[in-house]
Amino acid sequence: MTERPDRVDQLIATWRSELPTALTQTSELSKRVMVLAADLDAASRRVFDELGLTATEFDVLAALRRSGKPYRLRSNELSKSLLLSTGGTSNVINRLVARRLAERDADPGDGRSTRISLTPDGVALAEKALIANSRAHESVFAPVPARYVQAATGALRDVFTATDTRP
Amino acid sequence: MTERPDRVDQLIATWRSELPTALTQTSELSKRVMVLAADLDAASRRVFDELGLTATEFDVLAALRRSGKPYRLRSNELSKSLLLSTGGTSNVINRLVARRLAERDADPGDGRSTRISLTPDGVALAEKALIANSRAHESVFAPVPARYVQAATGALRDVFTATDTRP
DNA sequence: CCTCGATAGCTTTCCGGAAAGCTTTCGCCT
DNA sequence: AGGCGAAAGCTTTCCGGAAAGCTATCGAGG
Repeated sequence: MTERPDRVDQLIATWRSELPTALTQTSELSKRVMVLAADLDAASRRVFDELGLTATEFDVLAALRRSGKPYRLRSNELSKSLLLSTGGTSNVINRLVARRLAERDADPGDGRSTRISLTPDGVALAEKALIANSRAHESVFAPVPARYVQAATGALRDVFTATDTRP
Repeated sequence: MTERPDRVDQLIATWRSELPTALTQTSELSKRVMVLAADLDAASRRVFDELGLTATEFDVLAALRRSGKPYRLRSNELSKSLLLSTGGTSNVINRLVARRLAERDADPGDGRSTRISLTPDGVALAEKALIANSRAHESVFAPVPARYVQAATGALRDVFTATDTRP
């Protein structure tokens, strides 16, 4: 055991005494990632609540904004890239359209398909949400020295690199 | 840019060209953590689906198992430690009780309170789920050299250490 | 000893995304 | 040119946890 145990060390120690077979070589890394992600997610949710967005609505706005002008994607592209069901995606789009944050129109190249694009209000809200979310995540790391942030970023990049398509 | 860009590098590069103000010093770390957590979560969901459990049911079973014999906690303790609403917690407990995985009884020390404990079947399923989940997470890291896992674990520990109560 | 604000947690309603089911369209193959 | 399996996405139903609302109990303070 190194240094002063933190909450993940305490969790691992509890499992080691309660159910050692539940631990593997990568359990600590898994747990640290999941705990950190939960903290980041909680910070995100505070931002989304203030903006009146669900996490999925945010994801859709962000995906459209990231696609560049004219901020338009097919429904199918949104479902696949955001790992959503087609029905769920349609309902999220319905809500964004109702709030005039997005528009839906037919795809001239495929009669089955629809294209979703951001309205000017949608672009503005997407940008506001993205910046606010980034700031919220930055706040989570505020107490962490920059060299620790850089080291962790590099170490995780190595983890990603070792798995070509997925970690 | 180092080495061969991975999917997070591509995301960051896209944002740098689309909306640079949405990036901070910690954006890459945030994104790597969230992407990795999503992969781990997907692996978990496959395990939970096979066992007929929701993620929250799993969390409750795990929390009770982790508490050690007699695997009993108050409802309040479950809600707080798992960041659930009291209503939601009660409903999850209802389902576990209906499947005879948990039992609910009155707290002799506080008439308002109830105590939740695992049945023998609940203990068995909790252990099975915990081990399977650990294995699933281990599989996500299978392609990663042990030294990268250890480096990433250490680097994240430093991140945790820098924030006393939360990262 | 009594009052009352706070706590505990349950029931019921609400809501958002999953999923079932369906229609329309596409494109390959004969 | 027509048939048919697959694709696209919509509507509707389902489900699980959040949250509103409520009752019972606790414990501090007068």
